[in-house]
Amino acid sequence: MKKSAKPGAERVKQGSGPEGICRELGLKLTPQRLAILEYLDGNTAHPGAEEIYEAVSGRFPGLSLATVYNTLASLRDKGRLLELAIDPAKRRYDPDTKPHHHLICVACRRIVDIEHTFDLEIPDALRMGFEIKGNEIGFYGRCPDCKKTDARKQKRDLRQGGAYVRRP
Amino acid sequence: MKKSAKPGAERVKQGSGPEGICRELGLKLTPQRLAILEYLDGNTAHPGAEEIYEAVSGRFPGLSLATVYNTLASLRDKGRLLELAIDPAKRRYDPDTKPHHHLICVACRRIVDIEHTFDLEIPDALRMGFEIKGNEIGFYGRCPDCKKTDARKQKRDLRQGGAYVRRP
DNA sequence: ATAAATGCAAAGCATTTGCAGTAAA
DNA sequence: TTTACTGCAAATGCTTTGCATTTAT
Repeated sequence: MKKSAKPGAERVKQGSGPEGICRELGLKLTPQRLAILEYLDGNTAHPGAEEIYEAVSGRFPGLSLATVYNTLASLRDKGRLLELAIDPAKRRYDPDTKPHHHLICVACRRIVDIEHTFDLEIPDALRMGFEIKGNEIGFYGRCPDCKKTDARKQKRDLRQGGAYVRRP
Repeated sequence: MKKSAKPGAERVKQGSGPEGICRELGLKLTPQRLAILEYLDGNTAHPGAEEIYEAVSGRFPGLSLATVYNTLASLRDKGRLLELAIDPAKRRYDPDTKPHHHLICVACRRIVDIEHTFDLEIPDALRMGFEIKGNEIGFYGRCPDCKKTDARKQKRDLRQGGAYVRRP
């Protein structure tokens, strides 16, 4: 296991690492929860519940899908996990809760993070009285792989300008 | 392929209006379809399938939910309707297919269009080799109504910075 | 001991699909 | 006629829930 809990040798940073996160959020340290958090830690694939379940089940047989959903809901409610609504087929999760944007491949649905801050000065006239707290940009296009592969199968593209227009 | 219907009588603007749209897309002019298109025409509420069904059923009893789904799928596949993946609970539809952005109320889920073009120069280093075709910005915050009403019930907010963090 | 978490199965919704009947072209 | 569309119901697929049992603290 990757659990080098050597006292003194490795300091548990506040809220860092599966255990730190559970303690910080007041959640019990169950092996299932820790395994899920470990899988999510640093994960940039924006996995769905099923994928998380499959992946964690490997190292942790007996895990229940319901537990995965329960855990994801807790983390999301505590603000420790972002639940993305980018994919209409299922919810995807992002452990990176810092504000950032996404590159979305319209062909294979791959989602890549963009850690960059854009200056989005929105004219007052367009705010419609809204009290804006944040923003998220989705850049739609084709990833390097799909750019080569499906050059002409564009009929299968999923999105265009931010919204689905076709389905596979 | 554009065939101008009856010249002289009533001028049907190309692709405008329920009938024009059906003809342009090569879809049969069924009363159900026309009723749905009429409801969608100019609609800025970003309704879901169920809402469309309820609304159109009023004027058109006997309409089937399946037909609504079928129609929405056709229009979406033909590029005449945008299928939004902003709301994790259900797909929402937007008849405005021109590139635009959205203001999303984290409290009541209201979605308002922003017809404005932002200059989103994305650094090459951040493109990750993607061939970007478009973008869509979601501005999250509180609409005028919710700003007054739920000032302190912030625990119920749905999103933050573009992704769900809590649920109702 | 107690409150919380797990697992399993049974719901719950939104969306899709199969098909026979129906209507548009 | 021919082909597409409609409607109903059954079927999916993702997510939630109820509840008895187990486990962390």
